[in-house]
Amino acid sequence: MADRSQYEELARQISAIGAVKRGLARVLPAQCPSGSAAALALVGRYGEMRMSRLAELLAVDMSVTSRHVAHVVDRGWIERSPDPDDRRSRILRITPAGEELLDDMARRTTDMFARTLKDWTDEDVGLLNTLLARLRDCVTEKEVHGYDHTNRCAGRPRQDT
Amino acid sequence: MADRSQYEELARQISAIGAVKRGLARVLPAQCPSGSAAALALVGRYGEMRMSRLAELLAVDMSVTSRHVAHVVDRGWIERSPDPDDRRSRILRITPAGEELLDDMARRTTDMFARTLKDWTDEDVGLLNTLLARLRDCVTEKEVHGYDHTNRCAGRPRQDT
DNA sequence: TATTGTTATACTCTATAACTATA
DNA sequence: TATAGTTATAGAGTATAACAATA
Repeated sequence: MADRSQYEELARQISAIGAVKRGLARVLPAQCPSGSAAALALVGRYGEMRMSRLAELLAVDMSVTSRHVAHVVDRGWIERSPDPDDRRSRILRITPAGEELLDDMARRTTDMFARTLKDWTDEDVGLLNTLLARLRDCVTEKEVHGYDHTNRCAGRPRQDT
Repeated sequence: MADRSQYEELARQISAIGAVKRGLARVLPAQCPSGSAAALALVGRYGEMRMSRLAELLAVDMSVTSRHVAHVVDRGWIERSPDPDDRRSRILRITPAGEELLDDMARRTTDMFARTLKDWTDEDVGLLNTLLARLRDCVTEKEVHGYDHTNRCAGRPRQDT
């Protein structure tokens, strides 16, 4: 358990991370705002999935997911077909045009980071990724399932100090 | 310099951190939305400052800062007095009521983290804080001072294409 | 002329609630 | 009845631009 002042600092860091997020959004093409880009990236990377799964990965409400998906479907980057196993559901799949756009966006964002994080090592970036994944997992698990999940935080096997 | 796939992963982590941010926002009192809370916290912890300094610490445009500050000033949590040294500027200072609210909010957010990050060590949290501060610093420095502005078309927030 | 700060406007992201269709 | 997904609506956060006052 960390000191309270560390938690206060973490709250400030989280609330200030928006600046980085906006830096990332600025390098995206105008036709694909960051919410749509996130949806496209997840469908592109994890493969075909249903709306509910995507909403879970995006960590937003399904109504929000629905809007983002509608945007990318309208532009032909994702294909939304009925699920034969459950006709209430729809299967999302990236299209060739979507793959092309996704590659382009990945190139832009990695270029941005390669430029701005020039002096970070691979380990630095990897560590930050791990900690962020673990943070999100802990906070969202707690929100959903209530109170005692002390041993469920993912991201890496804990080493007892 | 890190591997490109690490950068792609970082982009996804950053875009998903909103879930944590919203978890934080949910524990705040309804009268004080997260933008105002951030402004109050910075003035409360760093002491009196001018609008421009607060905008820098918040990492948002001064117009946005102005709105958040107006909100907290209206509610008597921050006092906004003219700067005798430069009458264009205004000095922000937290009020006793603001201190009280800030203490309450700090208690709520640290309680939330103490509950959800129960198995994180002080070093874990400290390391994440350090990496986040460094990340923000690198990204925002580049935006302002960096050499490559080819993607920063003036007057337009995004690239086309 | 340049800088500090405010206001008007517009856009993105988000959740809640009401709704449709299917299980 | 319950669940998957859509749409309407409302609220928060943000940036740009036009503006006022002062340096």
